Amino acid sequence: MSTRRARRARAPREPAGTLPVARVAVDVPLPHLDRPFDYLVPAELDETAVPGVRVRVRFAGQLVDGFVLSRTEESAHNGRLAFLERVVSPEPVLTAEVARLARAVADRYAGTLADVLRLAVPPRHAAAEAAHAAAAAQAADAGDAAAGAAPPPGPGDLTDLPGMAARPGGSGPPDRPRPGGWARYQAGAALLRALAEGRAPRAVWTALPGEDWPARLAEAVRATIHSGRGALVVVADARDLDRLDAALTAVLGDGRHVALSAALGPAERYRRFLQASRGRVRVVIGTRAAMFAPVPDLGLVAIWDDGDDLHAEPRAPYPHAREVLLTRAQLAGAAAIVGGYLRTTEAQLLLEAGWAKPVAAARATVRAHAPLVTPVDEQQLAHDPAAAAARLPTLAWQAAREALRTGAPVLVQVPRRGYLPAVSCVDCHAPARCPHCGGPLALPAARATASCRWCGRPAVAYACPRCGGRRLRAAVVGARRTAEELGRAFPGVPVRTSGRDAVLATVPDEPALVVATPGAEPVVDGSGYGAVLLLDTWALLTRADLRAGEETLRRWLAAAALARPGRSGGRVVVVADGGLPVVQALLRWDPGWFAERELADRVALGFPPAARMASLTGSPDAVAELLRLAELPAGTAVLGPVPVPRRDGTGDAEQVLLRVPRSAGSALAAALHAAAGVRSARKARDPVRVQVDPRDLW
DNA sequence: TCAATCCGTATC
DNA sequence: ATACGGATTGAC
Repeated sequence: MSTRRARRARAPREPAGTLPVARVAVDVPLPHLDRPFDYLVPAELDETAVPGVRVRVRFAGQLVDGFVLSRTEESAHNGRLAFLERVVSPEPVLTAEVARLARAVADRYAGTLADVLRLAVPPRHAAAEAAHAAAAAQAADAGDAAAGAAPPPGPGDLTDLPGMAARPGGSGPPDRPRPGGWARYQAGAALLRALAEGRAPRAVWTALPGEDWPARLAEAVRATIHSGRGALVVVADARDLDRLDAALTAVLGDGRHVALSAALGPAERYRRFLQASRGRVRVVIGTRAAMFAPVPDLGLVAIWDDGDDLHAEPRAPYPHAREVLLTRAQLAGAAAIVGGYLRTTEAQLLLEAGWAKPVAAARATVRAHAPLVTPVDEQQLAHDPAAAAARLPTLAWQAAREALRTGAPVLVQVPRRGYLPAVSCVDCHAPARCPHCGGPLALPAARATASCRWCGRPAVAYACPRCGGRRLRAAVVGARRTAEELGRAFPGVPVRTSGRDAVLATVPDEPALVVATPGAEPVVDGSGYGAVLLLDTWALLTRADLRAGEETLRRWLAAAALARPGRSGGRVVVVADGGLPVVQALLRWDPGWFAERELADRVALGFPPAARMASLTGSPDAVAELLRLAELPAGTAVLGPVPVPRRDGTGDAEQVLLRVPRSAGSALAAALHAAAGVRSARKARDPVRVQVDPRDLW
């Protein structure tokens, strides 16, 4: 302890001459402190303490981080104001638009602004900032920009985009972007026109099978920047991001956009973030880490495959990229595109509420592009012993053989091993079901006795009802084993696998068996797969999940969309009961019909997204206390409590589900936030996790 | 009547 | 965590 340093008198500080008060969002996790606090701006920080910069302030005796939200002449606070301690960096990293969005997202999810800001603004990386500042200064010297922080490029310098150049010798305005592949969709051309004209259309886009969706999104982005605005596109994983990145480079050229993802290191992530926040690029793409990216003059937000789980943020307050982007579109007056091969129930709700318009192809167009889909009974195993060993029904075997004969690759989709530890008969492969209730049997651990996932009874002395066999094995075999078995069924044909550890982006257009887990299906360089086999579907369909049907269809459509059209010989064989609605939706390639059905079911059952739900998880006492403190909206249904396993495995916690009509959603979130505030003010140690739209429900 | 101490609450 | 205000206590 250096007494000298501690005693050194601080130079007396003067408040700035104008706007001496800074409203600061302090980075403290406590819900009851989730509001701005006012500080005096010392004169020497007058220039740098602008809205959006990171600051350090003394808060309750501690130095904490914060963001300046605004500068004002006076404070409503009655007590004495403290001075800002310092400005961490002059970089205004929190734009007004993102600050507003973050507040709205915190409110929507009963979370704190500080939590959302931690998701929205990447940690500062001083070296990246300095390098970037140097580059900007250089650019300024070259007359490229007047200030260190470059202003967003105006629409004037976007005329050199491919497809937008003025005609040679012509003096007229630049060409309007062509609708391209969007013309195949009803309202598709209108969507692009609206984007190019600076309007804010909202679309639920149901992509055609075989669609080059990155190209379509790139066209939508190009139309948007043609109107002088920026665009933001979020995809689920790195592979989709790579494809979109390539498509944007093809359409916009180099250096017009940045890609943000969690996979980037801190320096690179911050560097790219700064390119957007400084307006040096106006197009940002990325995984959900990009959903809060500062895009200058935002004109379009888009999300591809919004049904993918990866769009749900696992950190508090657990926002979903689709909800964040739609809130953003609403607040910023931007256009929105929610796209995918599947139409999610949430997207269907946007349509039925009139918030968005469908962009989908006419039935005849869909039929022209869809592969021929055939369901087969799981029990019709091929007579060929090699095919039977690979669990291939006759029809699947024939379709694959025919596709290979014509020189096309074949895609085989199998669920991930361990995805669901369901079991089946070793001898006849029939799925093993509980003799008491018909529920699926599962192996809780290797070498354990199989037991029912529904009623919990152990399946002692199990006998297969079909063949009398007494031995069980894991029904989900995994991609590698499937690949080995298929290799024996089709001797001489190369087998490639694509799964969690090694994902193939593309495969050549030549005869091969491509075994992939859902989400890892490679795209064919060329015309598409000759056949797509969807195996082990029982594992997907029997998930106890509210969204099992929708998720199954999403995975099937993603794989089947990679097949050639039926008129070019493209076949899809799905091993499932053709009478199931999910299978029907695939056969008819009608995701809209399925979404309508699903939403109607959810309305009838009072499940999300028709209702708004929240979960409270914690120790029984803590959950009960929070419930007692919360002034829940009238008519809130309280379900539970039920015991749930703790995430750290230390015994059970308790969970309560709350359900309200959608119209009471914000009131529910506000009540939970307020109650959590009372608890944190009382220094309640025992935490309760509050989750709006909890993912484990889906 | 006043200072020392305790406790609850706000945190600018 | 720390600072502050109001209540409480105990000595004169």
